[in-house]
Amino acid sequence: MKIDPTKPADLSAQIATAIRDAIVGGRLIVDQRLPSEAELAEQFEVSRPTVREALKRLAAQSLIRTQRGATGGAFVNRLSFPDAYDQQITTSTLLLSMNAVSFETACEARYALERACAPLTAQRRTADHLATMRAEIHRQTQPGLTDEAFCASDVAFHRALVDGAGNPVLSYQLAGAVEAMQPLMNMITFTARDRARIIALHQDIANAVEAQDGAAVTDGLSALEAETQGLAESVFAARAARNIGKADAAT
Amino acid sequence: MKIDPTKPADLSAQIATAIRDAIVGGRLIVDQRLPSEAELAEQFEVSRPTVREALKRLAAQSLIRTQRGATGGAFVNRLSFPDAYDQQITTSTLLLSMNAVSFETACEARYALERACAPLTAQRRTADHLATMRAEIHRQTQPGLTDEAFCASDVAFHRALVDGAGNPVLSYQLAGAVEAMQPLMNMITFTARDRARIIALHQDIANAVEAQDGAAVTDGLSALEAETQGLAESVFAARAARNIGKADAAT
DNA sequence: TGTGAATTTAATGTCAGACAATTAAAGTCC
DNA sequence: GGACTTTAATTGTCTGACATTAAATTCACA
Repeated sequence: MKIDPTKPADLSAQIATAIRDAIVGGRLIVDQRLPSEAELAEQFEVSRPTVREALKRLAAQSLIRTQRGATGGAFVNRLSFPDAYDQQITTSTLLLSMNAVSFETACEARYALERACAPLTAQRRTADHLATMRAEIHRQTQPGLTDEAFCASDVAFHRALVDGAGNPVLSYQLAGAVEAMQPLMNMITFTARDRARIIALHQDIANAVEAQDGAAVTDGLSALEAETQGLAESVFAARAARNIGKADAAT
Repeated sequence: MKIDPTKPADLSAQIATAIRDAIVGGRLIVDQRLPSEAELAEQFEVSRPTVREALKRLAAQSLIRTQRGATGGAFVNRLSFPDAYDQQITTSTLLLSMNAVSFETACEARYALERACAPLTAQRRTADHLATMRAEIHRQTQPGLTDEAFCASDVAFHRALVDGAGNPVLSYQLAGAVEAMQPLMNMITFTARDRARIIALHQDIANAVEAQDGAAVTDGLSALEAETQGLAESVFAARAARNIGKADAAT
């Protein structure tokens, strides 16, 4: 593993890349201990702070973990599914919030992906998944629930649906799509009538999952998507009208 | 923004978290400049190297970028789609390679997600996407193509299919699922007959996309999934048999 | 007055050396 | 043999300095 001290990028970035490549390429395997910071500094011919910056970069991506003490050091970390979920969710959330992605586009992507799970969920869902879905529906009927809590329950319902497919890779991929929608959903105010319609659709979906009818689950999701898109459209239209009114009043 | 110097985690991790929360929570907006390292060190009451480690953690996640020079400093970075793609792909690849995810599970997830794009792609694909798909099919027919190049072309074909849906969020979500499969696919040796069957299925799919027949695209993907799963099964069975033979010879 | 080169300045990048904190293992005493 | 102490290795943090970069400013000169 060598680096080029003359060329463009920071030394710490080069070192981080070199070690990352070694991990991705399998030359460093899970739980293997890296050389100590002092040894790495010697190998790469840089100072220890520079090595440390490189290691922190890798730690931020959960590629390594560090332990203090006599037998401590940096170890190649097994990227766990929960870690990957978290990264996926932060990245997706930031991507949507920083790039002016329209509600419509995000919503379309989310429901398209969820429909991908429908047949598998219908086939494999356990009693547990079904119970979670029913419980969340019940929570959504509670009066006095804030919009935010309603959205959170909505996310939990959909995650149960996705997890029902019994494919961890699928669950991981969808974590971002489902959770990243929550900030966007939180911008919407749900009237009691809106909630009733959504809950009814959730019930349809839960029934279809219970009956293991994949096509019905897909249809239910499509209906829910249409409902959500319509709701968002009217909310944003009303908001735009109000802003125009304000602008007029200001002149 | 404050940190607790007595509590468990590293100071640099705490500082990174504090700044990350400020970004995710919208208190720091895109392109805004953070205080200089010296100022941050003073604010958090730590030394500059500690602040630097925190900033490197954030830089590793593309949350900030740094510039040198008089007007330099750390700036909140707009997370671009390409950056998000890259992170997504690395995370997915590592997740699969480090967690003994079966070929079957990964493959199932990938094709389920791709089928989610099928209706949208059929509806919206441009001539460009179609041309890319045809070109990759043609490349796959070239004799003397290595297995790796064949897989790479396969990935390019599928990415064109996904991008054809015209939804950047969907493309981003699927980047991981499609690309992360490549190392797994590379473990397979494709005979000429295998390739011929796959190319024929690719052609079916391209035709269905051209005809804008979403159902046919879905069916084509399902057929391709079955073909791939069958192929993998036989390859792995043969490999297992060979290993048993070796083990017997060793005793 | 305008323009281009030289200087200044403010910031990050890097280094060296030191000390503190932590932890496991080796050693020691009863 | 077990509990306690010591030791050694390693990461975490600090201080202070210098190098490098790039924009802003100054200033000479046409």
